[in-house]
Amino acid sequence: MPDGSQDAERAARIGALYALFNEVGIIEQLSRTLFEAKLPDGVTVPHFGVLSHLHRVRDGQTPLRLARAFQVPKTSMTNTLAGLERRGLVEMRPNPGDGRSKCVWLTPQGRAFYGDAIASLTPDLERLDAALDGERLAALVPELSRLREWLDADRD
Amino acid sequence: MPDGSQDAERAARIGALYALFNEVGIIEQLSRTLFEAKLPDGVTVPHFGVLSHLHRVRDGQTPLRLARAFQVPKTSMTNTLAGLERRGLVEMRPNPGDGRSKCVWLTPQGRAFYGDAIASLTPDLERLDAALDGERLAALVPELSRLREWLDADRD
DNA sequence: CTTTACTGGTTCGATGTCGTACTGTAAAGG
DNA sequence: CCTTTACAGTACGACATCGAACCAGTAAAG
Repeated sequence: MPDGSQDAERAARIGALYALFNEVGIIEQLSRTLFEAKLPDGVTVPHFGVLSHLHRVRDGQTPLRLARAFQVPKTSMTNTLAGLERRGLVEMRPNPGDGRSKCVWLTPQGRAFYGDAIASLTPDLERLDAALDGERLAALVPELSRLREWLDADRD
Repeated sequence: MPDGSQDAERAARIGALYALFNEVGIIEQLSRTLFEAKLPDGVTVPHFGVLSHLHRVRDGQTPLRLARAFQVPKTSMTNTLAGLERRGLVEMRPNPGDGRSKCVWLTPQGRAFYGDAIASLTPDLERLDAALDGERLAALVPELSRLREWLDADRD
């Protein structure tokens, strides 16, 4: 196989990577709009994501840990947490083990809010599952996780 | 198979969809940071995306068409195009066929800029291709496109 | 030809994002 | 100890996003 052919193949794969990131960007855009249409008033996807993380993994985590989990700058997480606290959905308490740090805890209202949000989002996700075959979509997750891990490790 | 088992399977698929959107969000986040680190000064991913679209598809399109192609509100596209025009990378000319409308054309500087940007992004994408097997990543694109099309159609 | 409904685009204002610089606390090294 | 360095979190400012209202131009109805 001549070199030119290999170059062409590589160029095609690079083009596919552009397409991949492009699709990811548009899906992020569309899904954010859809999610926020279902969430009450000024609650955003980052808000929901943090509540979900605190609920599924565990609460009592520090803001910095949350920022790393979502791969956002810590200043963005500060802002997101301020919004959640303002709405009474989380509570910030000092970290007993480190005077610089804080711990983020779900309030009872936060847990109730999360349950309501899940309930109002589930019908749409069930429609999606039925329309596009959830098994096939679920199969994408491991591959995307590999990509996410590589991108994460790459940024030194 | 009892109903309870089917419910459990469905719940698992719904959970996978949450995971899917979560990965998409984080990948969007990480890739945007990486791209913008390579792009000069204040040029953002939306800027690059529009240049890329004008170059690959065709230029002379209207702002509204571009907004629909990227699934962003038209006010966001107005802002993105203003940035590109301010940098001399595109030129807005009146639409000869419709007095309300405009057409967006790449300038020579815009074409040159796009070429430079591609050149500075390619090495990273080649590393990604080598590290994670570009073929497998490319295989994700059709499935993500299906998802994108469904989300697009769903938002009435 | 006028009136009405609609559409492409922008302006404006509220809010979110995130880099820089700062404060306060902790650990490390003398 | 005390100084130095590192780190968690925040204040601030520049900028991006996007919904609502608006303007200008088009199309459709009478």
